Amino acid sequence: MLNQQERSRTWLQELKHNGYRLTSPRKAVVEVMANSDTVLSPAEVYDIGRGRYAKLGLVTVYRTLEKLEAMGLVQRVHRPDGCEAFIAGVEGHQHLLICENCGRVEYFGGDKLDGLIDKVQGDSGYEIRDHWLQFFGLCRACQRNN
Amino acid sequence: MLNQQERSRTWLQELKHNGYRLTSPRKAVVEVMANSDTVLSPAEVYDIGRGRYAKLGLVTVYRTLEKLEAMGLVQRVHRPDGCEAFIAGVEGHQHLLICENCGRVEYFGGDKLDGLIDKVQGDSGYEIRDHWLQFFGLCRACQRNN
DNA sequence: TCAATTATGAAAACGTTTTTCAGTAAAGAA
DNA sequence: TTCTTTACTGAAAAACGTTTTCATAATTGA
Ligand SMILES: [Mn+2]
Ligand SMILES: [Mn+2]
Ligand SMILES: [Zn+2]
Ligand SMILES: [Zn+2]
Repeated sequence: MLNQQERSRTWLQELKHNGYRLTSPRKAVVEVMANSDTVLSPAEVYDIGRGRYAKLGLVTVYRTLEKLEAMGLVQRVHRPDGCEAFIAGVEGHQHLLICENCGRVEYFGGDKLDGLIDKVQGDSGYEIRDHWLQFFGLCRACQRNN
Repeated sequence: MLNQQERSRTWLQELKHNGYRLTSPRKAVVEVMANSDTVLSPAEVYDIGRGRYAKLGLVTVYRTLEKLEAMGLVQRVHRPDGCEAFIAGVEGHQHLLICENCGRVEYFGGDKLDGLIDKVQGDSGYEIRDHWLQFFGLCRACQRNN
């Protein structure tokens, strides 16, 4: 796993690679997302990002998140109360473990769903093409403070 | 599993039980939701519901869905493109299999996640309290038509 | 340095959901 | 059945998050 500063640099290179210009507002959004291990809404990215670039506009936050999502660098996180939060993504197929209290996210793999998928496919007649698996709970810090 | 007419009747009784009045707009919303096996947005419930009760208002659709959700009779369905769709719920812990094309939903159980949950819990230090498992694909009808 | 072009943020527009409110209707009592 | 209470309704307005528009500013490569 890259550390956070490396991640920022990589993302900026990646943006450049895709023909996008490297601007101050974009750098601010990239740094916020690349340095966060909790899910953030566009409004939260905006609030934090203005600490790095005071003139940042909310519109640019939306536009930059959209690009980062399209490039697979951030992903949208779905939670019971809504689906408007973003987190730095990881390569390949992974699953999320999300703290219900603070939004801190970890990734895990190792699901063994093939057998279940085959069974459900057979029972239902559906052709299963994708799956979501997410765990919710309390991170270590939030276990202590709640 | 109850059939759909029975489900409507049960839901209306349940509403009455909880101290709510049985009104024509509520009956319309209940019938729409109880008779549908596909996810429906509030606007879709409204459109279909007006076929049963022409004066139905969209506001009442929202208000009734809210009550049905609180009573556990319908549940919100999360999909990659949004989380504003509702489906009739089932008792107990179940998982959804959703047609990406038409929104038809089936339920399945039988996940064996305990081992994985223990492992992820140990690795991460999180206390895992809940999980989501959803499958996406194409229902039988949509396999033929796509 | 310059010109071409992309990117920006303020403001307006948008679609969805929630609130407000005056009128309506359900339900229980008489 | 009629009456009375009170919950419920839908239209309109407000609020909300997101997207579009557009004139200006900044990045980039020449
Ligand atoms: Mn998986
Ligand atoms: Mn389960
Ligand atoms: Zn936490
Ligand atoms: Zn289908």
